[in-house]
Amino acid sequence: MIPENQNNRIADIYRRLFACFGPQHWWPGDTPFEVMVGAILTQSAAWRNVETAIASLKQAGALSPKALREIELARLGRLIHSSGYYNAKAKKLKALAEWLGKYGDDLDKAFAGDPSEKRRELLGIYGIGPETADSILLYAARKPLFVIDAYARRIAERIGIAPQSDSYEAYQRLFASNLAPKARLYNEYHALLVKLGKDVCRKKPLCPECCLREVCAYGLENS
DNA sequence: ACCCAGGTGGCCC
DNA sequence: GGGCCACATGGG
Repeated sequence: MIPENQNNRIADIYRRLFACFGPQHWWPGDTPFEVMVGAILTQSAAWRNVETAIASLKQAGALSPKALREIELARLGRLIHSSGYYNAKAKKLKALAEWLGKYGDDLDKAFAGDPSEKRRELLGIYGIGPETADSILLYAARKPLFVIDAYARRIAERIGIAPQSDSYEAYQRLFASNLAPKARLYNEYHALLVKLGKDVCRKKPLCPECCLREVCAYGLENS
């Protein structure tokens, strides 16, 4: 089912990335609920700005499902101002908190059941799309759902292994079908792709001595 | 001054 | 099913 030979480029890239950078210890966050909040706040935003917003929520005692349900929308927007799209994201956080309320704010209950079924349920929540749903299921619930983000797409394109379709699901299949379905592996792989994308390629595009040279060069327009 | 960062929903065709 | 646009801050 899963190619274990050297032709498995997906698995090979993972081995190289891990050998180069080691474990990334994702997702940054003290609790599963904080991970869920971070997954929404980081939508098209720099993580630095999300950290500031989460710190504000903590400071205000608003980092719990109950508090998010009760807080005034405008005040919530002010607290998460630094993460950008703050009006939209305030509504999204409330939608998330309302959903958790159906499970008595018990994350174990909320995440119980078939992961792909749970994924469809999350996609029904306002503000949760494919990447946020998978981030929540992988990093907060430890379910083996591979997360596709802009980095995963660009890196796959750059090394010439992009799927025919540009759809989220096509990219997800590309990675998942070449890996054992382990949450620990998916966790580390996605984090390493982000590490490669933002901390390495932009600073050292050619990486001449690196075993990841072909992977790191993805951002070059005319390489 | 511009460009982008760990996307998503609402339209439109 | 795809293409476009609004949503918005902060750092390079």
